[in-house]
Amino acid sequence: MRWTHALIPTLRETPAEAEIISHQLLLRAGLIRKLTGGLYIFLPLGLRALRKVEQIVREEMDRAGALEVLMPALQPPEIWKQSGRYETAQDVLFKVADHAKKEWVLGPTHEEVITTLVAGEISSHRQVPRNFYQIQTKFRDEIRPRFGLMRAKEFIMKDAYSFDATDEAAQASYQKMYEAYQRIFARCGLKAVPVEADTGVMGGKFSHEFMVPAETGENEVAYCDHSDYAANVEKAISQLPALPASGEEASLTPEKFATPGVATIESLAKAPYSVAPERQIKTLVYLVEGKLVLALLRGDHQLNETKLAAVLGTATFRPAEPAEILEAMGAHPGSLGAVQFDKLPVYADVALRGVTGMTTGANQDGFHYRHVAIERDIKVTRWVEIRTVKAGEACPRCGHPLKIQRAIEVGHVFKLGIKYSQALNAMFLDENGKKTPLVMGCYGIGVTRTMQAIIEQSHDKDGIIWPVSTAPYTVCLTPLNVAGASPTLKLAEQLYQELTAKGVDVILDDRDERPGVKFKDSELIGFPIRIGIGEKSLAKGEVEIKPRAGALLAVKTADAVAKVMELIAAGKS
RNA sequence: CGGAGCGUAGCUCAGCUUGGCUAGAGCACUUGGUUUGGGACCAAGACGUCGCAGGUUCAAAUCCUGUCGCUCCGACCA
Repeated sequence: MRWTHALIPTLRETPAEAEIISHQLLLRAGLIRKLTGGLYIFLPLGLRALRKVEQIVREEMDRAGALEVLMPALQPPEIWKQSGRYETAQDVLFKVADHAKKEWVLGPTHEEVITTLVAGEISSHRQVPRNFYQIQTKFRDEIRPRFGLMRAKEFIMKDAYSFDATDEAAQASYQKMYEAYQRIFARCGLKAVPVEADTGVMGGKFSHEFMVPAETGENEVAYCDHSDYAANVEKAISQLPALPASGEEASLTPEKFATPGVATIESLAKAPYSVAPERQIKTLVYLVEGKLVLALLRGDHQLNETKLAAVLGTATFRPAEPAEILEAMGAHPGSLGAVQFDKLPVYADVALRGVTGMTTGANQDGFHYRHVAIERDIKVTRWVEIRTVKAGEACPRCGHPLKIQRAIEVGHVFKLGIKYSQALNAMFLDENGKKTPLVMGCYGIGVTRTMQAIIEQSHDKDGIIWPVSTAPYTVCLTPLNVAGASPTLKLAEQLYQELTAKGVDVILDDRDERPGVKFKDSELIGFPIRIGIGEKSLAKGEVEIKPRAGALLAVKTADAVAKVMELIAAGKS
């Protein structure tokens, strides 16, 4: 490609709309342009980088034995009603109407479609395992699109779906995808770590997310440096030392005492009460599918709503309003407690199991109870794990302190089970002639998000630093004089031919621009290798080879191609 | 959906508080010239429904109301 034939609208200044560095660089390097919020145009260079990421994904999926298909983005709502997700996913589902006012949905994923296909085409245990994937535009009515390609209304996803006869076989399919994902992100030059993740309301046994550590990520990961434990904080657990004995006489029973104006853990922790937060029981009230429930936590712990959703088996809940709480409990938030309270179900966090000498609200404004022993004084409906881990708590595997790091989710692998195959009747006959639902897994990679994550993780003050594997062009030839039949341009064209013949993606910056402009643009876009051809070095029979992230090399003209091939090979390993 | 901010040239922004002559700057763009190894300089030029609609006023980019869009925080997020 000749630069003068391309469209590469680099920007010297940062557009006001971009907040995070990768988004700024996507715009400044002329890779994308915004059409409107959450919708982007891929310009030629951006598309080339995207295609390279896609191709890596495709090669590794093929290598793992998955079969590429292409499914419609436009889907009938009936199959969504059949799976139940017409309701549960309604917040993200785009819906459109045709000329006859019939409703359609734009697919946020394709479990329903692929399961419908498989229900019709696979009927024998001899036809499994099978794994189908596609790379396709997905639509999600995101409440708040942001950060460019990171969270958009429309984005490109690789989605794969495995079908197996048994749970064990499904496990093997899952493992294959897990390994393929590690290869994919490694080839993209990304540090992406698999972490245990919540399975959400989809059910299923377990899942892993592939996370790119980045301060701008929308997720938090708890991990341990000493073991291989890593989990999304929505899922993470830790070892917690038991509370030291309270030192109270076991015979002490709950005693009500006045606490005027005290409505927070912190204020009860101060004089004159001086009740340490860990010796308090926090009482939260949630409205779950129209019914109130209590959630109990130690005073120094935070509720984890994702875990609560998993425990409740529904995502349809919210904190109760003060008025709802007053009506049900007879007190305002800040004075709530579950002592001798049996009107509502009580879900207590396991960190509270067996604790004694606790203080909690008395369900009467301005009063608390002390000397509370939870198992004696509170009727716990269920003991559950609903606490959010904090940095510094002990790793569940090895006991070393956990760290917490923000991260970008670029992929997930998910063991689905039989939820969709049952709902959409994807059954097969096993060896005994018995009709059985297929066991499914699903596996996603945000392709556009992955492209941006590469930039977020690999840049410097001058611009993007593309790995060879995903760069829009691998080599940028930069003749410093392009006038007429200048020897620099001539040599550039010769090198262009030679490198292209060897299969290298080359762009030739044949613009009549000052060297500084060319260097800056080349570094902003982040081509892995720049070859500078100027009259000074040419007089010595040399060209300058500048790896984007390395030092400048003076190389004899005759050795230039070999040197470039060597650098590319090193970059690919 | 709640809170906050912003909409003026392709981009970055000034002007708005306190209404008033022809709406400005830098970058980018066009033409000519000088330059030519790290985002050049000089000269001339082109580019604007001041987001949109309504209102107040002799007069609105500026004040008021509504509306649309964008950004951030929160809520939300398979």
